[in-house]
Amino acid sequence: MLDIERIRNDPEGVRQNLARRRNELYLKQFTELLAIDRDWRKAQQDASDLRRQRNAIAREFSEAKKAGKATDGLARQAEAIPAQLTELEAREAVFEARRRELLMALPNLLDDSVPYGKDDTENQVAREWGERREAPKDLPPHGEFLESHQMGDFERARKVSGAGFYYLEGPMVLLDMAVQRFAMDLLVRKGFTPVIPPYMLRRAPYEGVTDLADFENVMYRIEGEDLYLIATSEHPIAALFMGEILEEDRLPLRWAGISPCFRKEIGGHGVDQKGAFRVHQFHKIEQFVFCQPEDSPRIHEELLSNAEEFLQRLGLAYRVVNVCTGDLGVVAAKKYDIEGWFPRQKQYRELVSCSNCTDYQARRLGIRTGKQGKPGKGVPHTLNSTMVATPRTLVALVESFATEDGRIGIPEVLRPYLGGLHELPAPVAR
RNA sequence: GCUGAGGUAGCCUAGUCCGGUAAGGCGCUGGCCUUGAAAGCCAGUGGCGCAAGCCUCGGGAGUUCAAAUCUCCCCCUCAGCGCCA
Repeated sequence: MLDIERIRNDPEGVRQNLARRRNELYLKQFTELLAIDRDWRKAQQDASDLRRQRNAIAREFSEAKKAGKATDGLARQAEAIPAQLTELEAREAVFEARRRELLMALPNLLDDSVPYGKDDTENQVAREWGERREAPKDLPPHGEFLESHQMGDFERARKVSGAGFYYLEGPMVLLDMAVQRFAMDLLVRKGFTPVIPPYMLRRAPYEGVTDLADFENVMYRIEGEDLYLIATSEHPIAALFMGEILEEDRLPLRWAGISPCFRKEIGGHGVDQKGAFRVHQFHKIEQFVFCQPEDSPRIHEELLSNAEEFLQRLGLAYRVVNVCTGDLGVVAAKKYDIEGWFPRQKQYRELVSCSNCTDYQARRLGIRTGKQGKPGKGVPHTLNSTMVATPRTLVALVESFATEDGRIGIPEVLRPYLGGLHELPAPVAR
């Protein structure tokens, strides 16, 4: 949610920023918001003028009564007020509701360093790291590879749950856990606090953390309950301090979330291939930070470099892209994606998304900053970044470290988590 | 799911039966005092508004000149019971 003060003080600056998103709707909504805000304040004024009259009469009434004087005259004076007030308040409520609707619909302001572009094809490559490996000639798609080695079952997952679900089996499960544990350990060493959040959220906190369109397109809802399966642990962690005041001296707060993530994504490209790349359910280790506004650009880079370090230590080649205006979501002011190199597909594909949401989420959630028991007027910034998402990252590992004879090398840093195992499929011990 | 108790300002609490416009404490800020600090004492300390003023007692509706207080509906939390990995 945008800061209404800022909108009132610098409407043209805000409009120009919104215009960079090249979405006519936002500009229309913004124009309407300016008008509605004025109408709302006027309606508020009218209603409070009438309340002042009412209160004055009520006070006189009270005093007259205490003094034992007659109150009939006062009662007659006040007779008409409640009905008038009801009308004025109804008017005020209409404006207020629309004003809130518009405020909730408008996206975050873009950081100046976000490049202009129409869609994800125009994201700006910031840098590349690592050797782009080549896949062995006969390497099958990872789905087939996993099925043929009894490390996954996508056919039966479709039978019982539908496309986009999977059974991961055997050593792949251990690899999945190893990758997560390695990522978590790395973050803990950097001072992040591990957190297992709720996997479902109520609507109210959820509206604070995400684009309202996600309720239609992304989130699964529990039937008959006010609960949604989380699409990422970013969401429950952001909502953690809803309505609270954060102690300034204790910022920044760094969290390392671990959770499954559930996504419908019918608004996206659908589930586009067999396997474990684009799925309705996955696991993610997430970085999340609450900080003072002046620190967020620096911490944004820090989160990015944590995710890069993780990929470097696995030996996975990647590139960092600065996500352009046309591909940036509603909530972020600036976003980097890290795209891993997938040797069999011969292309970079998204593994990490690293966003600075500035004060947008915090304001929607009613989170403020304050000092030693004093409620402050400050609003913290929030940032989030993938550390690792599985099984997608496992697909990158499979494609990157597959050998000619159909085995998969295990990066050295993961071996301690796998009892020293060097490659998959492991010799079966019975 | 059932029964009961609750939701009041940054935090804790009183007020609710019996309607009259949020009391007190903690914390915080300033002042007095002190070599300094603590203690003690005094004052200030929710939101909006240029201001007069208005709003704020979980949310909404109603009764009333007037609602934290009365009526109705809803939400949430806790405790006990039930169920349960």
